[in-house]
Amino acid sequence: MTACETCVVRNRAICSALDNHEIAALSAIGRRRTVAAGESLIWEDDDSLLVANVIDGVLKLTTSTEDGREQIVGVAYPSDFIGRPFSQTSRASVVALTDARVCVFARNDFDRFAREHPELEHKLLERTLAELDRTRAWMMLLGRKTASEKIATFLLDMSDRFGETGCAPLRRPAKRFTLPFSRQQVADVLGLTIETVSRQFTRLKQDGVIDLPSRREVDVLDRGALAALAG
Amino acid sequence: MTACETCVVRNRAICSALDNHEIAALSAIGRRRTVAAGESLIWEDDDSLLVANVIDGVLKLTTSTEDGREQIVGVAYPSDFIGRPFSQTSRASVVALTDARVCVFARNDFDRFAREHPELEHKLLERTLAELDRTRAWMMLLGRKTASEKIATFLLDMSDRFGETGCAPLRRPAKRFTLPFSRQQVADVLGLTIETVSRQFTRLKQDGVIDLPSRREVDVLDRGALAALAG
DNA sequence: GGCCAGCCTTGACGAATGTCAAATTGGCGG
DNA sequence: CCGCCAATTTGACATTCGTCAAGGCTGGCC
Repeated sequence: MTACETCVVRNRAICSALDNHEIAALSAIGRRRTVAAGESLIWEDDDSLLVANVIDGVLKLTTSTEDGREQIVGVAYPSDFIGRPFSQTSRASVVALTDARVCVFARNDFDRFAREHPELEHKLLERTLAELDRTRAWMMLLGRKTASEKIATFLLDMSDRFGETGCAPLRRPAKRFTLPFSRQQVADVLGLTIETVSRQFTRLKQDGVIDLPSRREVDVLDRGALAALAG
Repeated sequence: MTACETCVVRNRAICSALDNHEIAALSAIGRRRTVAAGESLIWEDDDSLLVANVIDGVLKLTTSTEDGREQIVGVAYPSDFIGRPFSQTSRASVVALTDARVCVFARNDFDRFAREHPELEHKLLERTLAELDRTRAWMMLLGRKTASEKIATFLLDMSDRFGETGCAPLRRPAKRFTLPFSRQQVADVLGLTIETVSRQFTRLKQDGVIDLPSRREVDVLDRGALAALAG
């Protein structure tokens, strides 16, 4: 595979740190792969064998308790990096929410390559720092927000995420979008039960804040109200 | 200041990536500072002006809502790195829990220095990845664990943290330790109220799982029971 | 077009945790 | 050693959210 030249995330993923010569070297140790919706790519507490760039699709990062409770601890979108470099084990599972395409590397190979390419490591560092910021903001939501605040925050986040895809930094929030999550998965993101999520959705609909044209679609009718609810 | 040679965290902080020549250059752009217990070093949503290494003491990283709810999103111990490099703004406040000594750098200077020293950036990347792992484990606690599981997990975490300080990687869990947190701060770490924390503590004491010799001290009497409760 | 399975919604209820208020403790300065 | 103040504990009660149990809807498939 040297589909890198035409790769849709070539300029957004960490690959953007590399020139054409370097990217050829990187592409020599990686390969493209599809992951069907529902399929796992990485298993919690397993040996960390793989890392990858997301080309297309959405994946969830989860941790679980022994008795089966699940928390979604991250969501990976196109151009995001997944997996745990520089460590024997991976502490979260990665499962595709939609059919996805990824560019995978053996962790060993990637680690070695990264250490030889400081610009790549720098991109990875910037990405990891940004992800840590996002994760900490989510801790506040999990620890201190009410169900209705959680739902409002979540919907605003989704709306921002799925804004006009044209130019990444300048995109405006989407009024209408399709959730990559089932109700149960929304619950797993927010630390709620499926029933509470469902009730909050219907209440927002009844109050005219959103419309729900189908199970996965959301239409934001009153963004101001959502923002106010998000706290 | 070139107290680096005698610095207690010289071999554990990110500085360990640097040789004596490089460390002299780094020390030229930094300075030591003390932070009194309760004093702030960095403010949420402020310009990110400072980064630092913790030499001694414990600091909390927090985010707050407008209406004053607080969530502790991280805790920094000696040798930890604090602040937000490579970003205009810092998304968490940093406040000392105990009197602390830190080695501070203007973020600009540090960013520039780091970009010129890939080994330093690599250490920072490893640290940030590890912190992200810990943070994600904490999300599971915040989103999915009960009050009693939260308290048990927290006490085990503290016990591990304050194990024999002699040799970092080989330390065993401490049976008895002094919390750097007030009850309210424990509540802010766990996403609970102070009353719930207090009740859980007394219950563990009544059940003979721990003893509470003083307000800040904890004596773990039955570690197995704690582990079982932690889930 | 109809049927089926899984997902989602709704209702009734209960338990865990938060809220508010008061009593108690313990540490510190005088 | 005493008294004071803040932190903590305890109690009574309220509320949110989770649990359990139906039932309904939707979208895919024949």
